[in-house]
Amino acid sequence: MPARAQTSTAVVVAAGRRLLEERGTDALTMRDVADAVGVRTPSLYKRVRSRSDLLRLVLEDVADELTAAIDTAANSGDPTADLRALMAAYRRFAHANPVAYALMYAPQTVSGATTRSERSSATLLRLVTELAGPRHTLQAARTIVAWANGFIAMELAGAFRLGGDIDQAWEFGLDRV
Amino acid sequence: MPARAQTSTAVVVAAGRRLLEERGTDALTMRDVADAVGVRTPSLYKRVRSRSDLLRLVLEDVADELTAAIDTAANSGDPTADLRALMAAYRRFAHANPVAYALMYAPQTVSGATTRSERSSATLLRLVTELAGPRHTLQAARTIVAWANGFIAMELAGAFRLGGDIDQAWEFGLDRV
DNA sequence: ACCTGAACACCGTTCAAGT
DNA sequence: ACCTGAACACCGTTCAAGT
Repeated sequence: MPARAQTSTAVVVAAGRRLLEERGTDALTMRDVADAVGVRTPSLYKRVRSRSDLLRLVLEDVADELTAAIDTAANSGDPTADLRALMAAYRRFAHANPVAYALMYAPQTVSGATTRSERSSATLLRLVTELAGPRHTLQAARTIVAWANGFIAMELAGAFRLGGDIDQAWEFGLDRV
Repeated sequence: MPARAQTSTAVVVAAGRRLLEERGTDALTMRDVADAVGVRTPSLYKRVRSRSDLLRLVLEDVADELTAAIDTAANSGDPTADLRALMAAYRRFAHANPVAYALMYAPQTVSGATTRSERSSATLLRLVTELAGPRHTLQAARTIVAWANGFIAMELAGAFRLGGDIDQAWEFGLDRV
């Protein structure tokens, strides 16, 4: 007689994502996730292979949402305006999901999660091709992404405490790049 | 009768740093550090307050070394050449200490470690002032540092697997910024 | 003053036993 | 087919007892 399922992978991942963002990576324990979905710890292993597997699934979920947010933001048809809108959406998303963002773009994190996050760069590559020409597409895109990631990472880490207007610095960099 | 000290804070930090770089953050256990310095685990707490305190001390050690490497590299007198040399030294250091670098510039890491790492930006600020003028110093410096950090972080994370010459992309970005 | 064994609370994970 | 209590190995940390 099969026992009825009390939860699902989607629910487990959602709970994991919420806990991750609320309390940080280290505080994301299997016990807390189990409590959140109303099940005992061992049952989680019917849904995910391990804690790091859960973390991977959470980051994939975040990456999918980021891709959607980016594609929605950049659809006016004007490459310049779209690029600015894309960058703004990107930064906004990182601010709304700081912990997950940090995990996604930090070296030495969960392996395998990079695959899906690459999909979110498709729109960016298209826009940059239109602006910089096909010859420098890859290098220009890398420059922009590197700058944006670095800026947001520093911003989230609170590395900008020499004062000054941070929004203004963002615009300054965006113009130059 | 006082028992002779079998180790010192400096030795503990050095062992912690080596293990961190060799095996990653998670694998840095108090037991392994204790084994490395030839002492039992509880004795470590005579040298450091906690594991996260040890991590903080390790990162401060790394930050000091980075500052020294930067200042040594940028001393030709020519601001443009010095800036390039500084960036190169910075990237080289990150490549030589990837785990520690990632930890230093990742959001939500060890609190308190940022203080010393700010010192390493003094030279950069001076060079940028000479090049960009005092009006835009802070914003220009932020743009450069953000780009460099972002580039190196993505490089270390292996995010550049669409191919292409990475050194060339570095030069491209450096020129533009 | 420092070192140590023993103990504690907590964690991820496994597994046999239940339904 | 999924759920669970019990158990295991491991971790950071504390502390009383040694020298």
